[in-house]
Amino acid sequence: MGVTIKDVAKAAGVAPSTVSRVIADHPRISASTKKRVKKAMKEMGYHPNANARSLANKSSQSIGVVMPAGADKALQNPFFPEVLRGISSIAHKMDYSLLLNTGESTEEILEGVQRMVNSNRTDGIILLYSQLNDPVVNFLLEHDFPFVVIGKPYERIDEITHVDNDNVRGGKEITEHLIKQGHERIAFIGGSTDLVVTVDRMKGYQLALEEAGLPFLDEYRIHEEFLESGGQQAVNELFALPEPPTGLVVTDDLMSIGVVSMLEKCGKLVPEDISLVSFNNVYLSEITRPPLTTVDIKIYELGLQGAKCLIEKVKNKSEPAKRIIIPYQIEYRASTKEREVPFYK
Amino acid sequence: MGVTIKDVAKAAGVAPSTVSRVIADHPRISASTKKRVKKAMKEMGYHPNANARSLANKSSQSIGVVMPAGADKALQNPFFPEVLRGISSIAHKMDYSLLLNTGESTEEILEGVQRMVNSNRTDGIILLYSQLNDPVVNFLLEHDFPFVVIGKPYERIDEITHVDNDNVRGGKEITEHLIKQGHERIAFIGGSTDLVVTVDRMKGYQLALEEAGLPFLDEYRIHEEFLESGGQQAVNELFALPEPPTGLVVTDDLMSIGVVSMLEKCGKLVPEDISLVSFNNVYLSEITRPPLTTVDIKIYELGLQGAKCLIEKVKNKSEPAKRIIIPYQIEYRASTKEREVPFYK
DNA sequence: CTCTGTTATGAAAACGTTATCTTTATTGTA
DNA sequence: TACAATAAAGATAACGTTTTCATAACAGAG
Repeated sequence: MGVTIKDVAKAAGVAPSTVSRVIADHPRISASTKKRVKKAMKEMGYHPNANARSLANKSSQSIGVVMPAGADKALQNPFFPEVLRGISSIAHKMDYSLLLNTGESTEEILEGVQRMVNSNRTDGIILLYSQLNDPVVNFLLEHDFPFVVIGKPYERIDEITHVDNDNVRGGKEITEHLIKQGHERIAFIGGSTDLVVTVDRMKGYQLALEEAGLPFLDEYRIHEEFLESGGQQAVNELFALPEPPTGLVVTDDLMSIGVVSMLEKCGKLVPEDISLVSFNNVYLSEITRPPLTTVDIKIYELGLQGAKCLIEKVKNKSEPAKRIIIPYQIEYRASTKEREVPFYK
Repeated sequence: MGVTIKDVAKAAGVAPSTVSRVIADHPRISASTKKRVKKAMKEMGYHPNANARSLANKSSQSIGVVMPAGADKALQNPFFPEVLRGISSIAHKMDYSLLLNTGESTEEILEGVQRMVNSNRTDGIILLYSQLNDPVVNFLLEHDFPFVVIGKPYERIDEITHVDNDNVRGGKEITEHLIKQGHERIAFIGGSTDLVVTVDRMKGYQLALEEAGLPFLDEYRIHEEFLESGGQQAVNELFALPEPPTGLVVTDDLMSIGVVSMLEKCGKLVPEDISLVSFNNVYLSEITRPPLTTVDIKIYELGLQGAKCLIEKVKNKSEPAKRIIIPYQIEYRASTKEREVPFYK
């Protein structure tokens, strides 16, 4: 079972090496034998064995994709399938396979990555997240293994090729949108502060507030894992404040949906009672009620460029570390509203 | 670069074959040499080369995961990351890698699968969808290649191992919930009828109607790809009917969110004006407004069992085709409401 | 003591490619 | 016409494992 290069060679009356050269489209092969060999390959239904190739080549033609550790709901974020689509588009074009790695814990993830790398199963790795003190990044750096991160690395940023948005500016701009609409008390609801993306978006939020001379209050910042059920309480607290916010910056569309629904439980409507802006522009944010004003970070493009950089890096190990910033684009939809200024003002 | 089995052998003063036996935990190896070899492996930082193993073994220890063709939004369904999680959990446990295949078109998918199979990159394949006349299924059957489908195969059902829910019964039961609440005009909104899952759920819907003596009307069935923007019009038409429905069965949570929001545009509130039930119980359906009454199909479990069956099949090629039905569980939430019977009745 | 049978190892042949040398034809040049 | 240069193809050695077959050591049986 399985026709090999030798079989083809015999059938075409040439040496295996010649067949190999035909496969590789080597220049010094006569048109006639090339044709003959190709014919034999087709007739016999020959397909090169990838493992043998990888062994001889020391290259697996596959790239490892690492998802963050998420024992639960966190991975249900449509962000992931969408980056995967972007990555896949390039991988397919360049004839690379995709090796997927997930895990329930950081240790599991690390272990998986180590296996991929040590066993020569993959030529390069693409990280779909970036967090504080990531052992995976350290491992890859130590081993001088080609990788790129989607997002901004936490440290050694100049040594790590990454594809990111300008989340600080995005955060600033989207907050400014709220400010322009007359909002003065704007709260921030974000994911874990271990995630670089959360920190960046919050920085932008802070910057906008400061420039506008608005207060940047601790009570206005919530870093719950909103995907967990604890969110309701946090929202309650926010509105128990003497001066509750009228605007909300939320770092993720999925999270926003949860927030909108919690707000409603508190009797607050978006955008009538409170305005909300968000990030990612996942398909969801368009069909939800209200459609969200959100920073479109071009997820597909992030994946695509990430894969592209990685493949470049794999092909040329001395390729210098790059940073690629994908321009975001704000989608203005219906989740914000001009603030009605109290008449006595 | 890279310490090989030979290096270890030399260091431990044994033959490569002995090292190999130690790795495989062969019984006929003395405790002393086993210890010695293991020590050498550890000291030298030895890791077996997966490609070489695969070549010698004729087994790649990896399974291919095939996502449906979706050029666009369709893949943003959180269903996918969640099945992946389930698959991954088992794969990890059994030391299998995951090879991911996506594509924009059916041809691209098929091509990818053929490459995986022909090149010996994968030991088995798991399909994350099931549709009418799938060339991928045909290819795999023809080549007698181990695979399982998540969902119900369109044909040759007894020859194909698959993991599914009883979608007919689920569809029936959830529709009955609506009926019990007094709804008599119930419409169905589903994805493509090329998808077996759509057809099954609709069958259940139909069954429930018939048993209750309610009409099963063509005008009450919409098979738009709701993920595309055309949905609004379909909903409009539904409510332009002389007798518009008061209940809605929608085949997917993501789609439901779109529907709820379209309904609102038509001035209809869920559940006040119209009740809606759905399928999947994706995390989203819990945090949306209103939280959806939905059939929890246990996505994680589907993936997990699928992977388990596949690995069994890979290990034992003569394993007979199985069908595994994962019990669903209806989550009663707030998207339906007792129908107020008009007083004259 | 020899002979047979285990038990623990080693030697060497796969596995299916690619890549490095050779070798053999085929030119072109003096 | 002879000789170097080039083009096309073959032989063969990697690549790093596993596995089959062979063998040495040693125990137990007669």
